[in-house]
Amino acid sequence: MLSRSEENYLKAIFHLRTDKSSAVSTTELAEHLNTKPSSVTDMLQRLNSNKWVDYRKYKGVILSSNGEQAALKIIRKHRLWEVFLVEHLNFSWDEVHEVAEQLEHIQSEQLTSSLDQFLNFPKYDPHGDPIPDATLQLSRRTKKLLSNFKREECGVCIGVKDSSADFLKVLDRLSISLGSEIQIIHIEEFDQSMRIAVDGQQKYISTKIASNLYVNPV
Amino acid sequence: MLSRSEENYLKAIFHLRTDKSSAVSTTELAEHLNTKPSSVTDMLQRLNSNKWVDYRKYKGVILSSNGEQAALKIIRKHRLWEVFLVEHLNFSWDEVHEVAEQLEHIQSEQLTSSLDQFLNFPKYDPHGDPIPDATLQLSRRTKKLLSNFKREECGVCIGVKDSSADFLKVLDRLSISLGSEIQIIHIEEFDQSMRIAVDGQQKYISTKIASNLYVNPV
DNA sequence: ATCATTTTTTAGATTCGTCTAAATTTATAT
DNA sequence: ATATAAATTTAGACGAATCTAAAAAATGAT
Repeated sequence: MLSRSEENYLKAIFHLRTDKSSAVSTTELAEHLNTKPSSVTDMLQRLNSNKWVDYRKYKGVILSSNGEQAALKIIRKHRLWEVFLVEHLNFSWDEVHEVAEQLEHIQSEQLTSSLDQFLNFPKYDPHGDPIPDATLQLSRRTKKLLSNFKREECGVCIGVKDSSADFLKVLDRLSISLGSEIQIIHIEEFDQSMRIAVDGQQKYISTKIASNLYVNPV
Repeated sequence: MLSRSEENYLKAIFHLRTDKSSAVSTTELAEHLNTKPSSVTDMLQRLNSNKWVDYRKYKGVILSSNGEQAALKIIRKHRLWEVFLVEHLNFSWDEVHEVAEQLEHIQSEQLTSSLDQFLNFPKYDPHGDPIPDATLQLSRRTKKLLSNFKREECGVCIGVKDSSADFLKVLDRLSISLGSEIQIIHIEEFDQSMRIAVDGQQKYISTKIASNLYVNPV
């Protein structure tokens, strides 16, 4: 069985690799995990000898299929707990992450599947990220950043790119949440900042905000 | 902050001490925790130097007030999660323990208090054991074993003494759960076994069963 | 292509929680 | 009261996960 630390490595490799599609480097992992490259090397060698990853000295690491399954299981649990915390325990967007980081390591198939059922088999977590189903399949949908929208276009907020607490607090303040209807009123030529309507209410947002918001065009 | 292992020691000392009221011995702890006496000694020395317990060589150990508070926090979380698992995720009596052993170590005041609220501030867990409230107070009630009842007396099942999976399965089979109304129909002179009515249904139970069931007389 | 810089790995140490085996203390029985 | 047995502690070791410092490999700039 995987230790908590090993689970965290697998998850980190998964997250760093999905958008890069090449091997993940030691330094990258060390930064992501807040640890030292030498510690990462040690762990990768262990994970490699247990066939959780494919690691070559100096060349970086990718997940084996076992490793990917394991990572998906952890991500599934993480995101299911996030849904639970937000929908049933009244946590806000920015409060869920830390607790879900702990809950994702609970080992119990029965717990995971009962929770999934209790939550009514949600497909997306409170940040709009897809939740792997019982067979670990991820549902994919095309994500478009608000910054790529043109004037007059509108859509529904389906997720965030940056899920830091700082950014989530900004969204709370703007009353933007998953499902919010967003319409572009005006785009400033000078700096691409935007005036938008959020569920009818007009707001003014920076390019940085717009380029971290996923919106599904309607 | 306490490690998971340290938390388990404090909890074990709490459980072993409440019914004994004298110091807990090394061997006792070792057996309860499935470890070796020498490991226990090591850990007790560490816990002692951090003032979680009062430990004297060869004399056994008791919790300090800090240690008792810590133990109560863990027990509170454990029992709240048990309520959640049984009431909302349809776990049965005998399935909750193992998972609650993991969930009890999650660190988040917010989570604990939201969960408490979500569950409507329950006073007892699914085995009838009291749940420390937010100020860590335990509600006490007089417990009487079914084996001490006389013919014709009746009461409501409020807990179990033995909470092993084996015993809980027996109760499931007998359809006895918390809140069941139990009346003594007949007590066999020969071996003190009993014929009882459980919510109207007649059952025959051994002395061993009767002496592990807490019933509140009505 | 070579040399300096950056990245990565190795070597050796540390802490936690555990173990076994040996030594010591306490308890018990005559 | 003393010998034997039982309980407890100490000593020394180990694996997991980390660290620092030093060595080795890869990269990249001229």
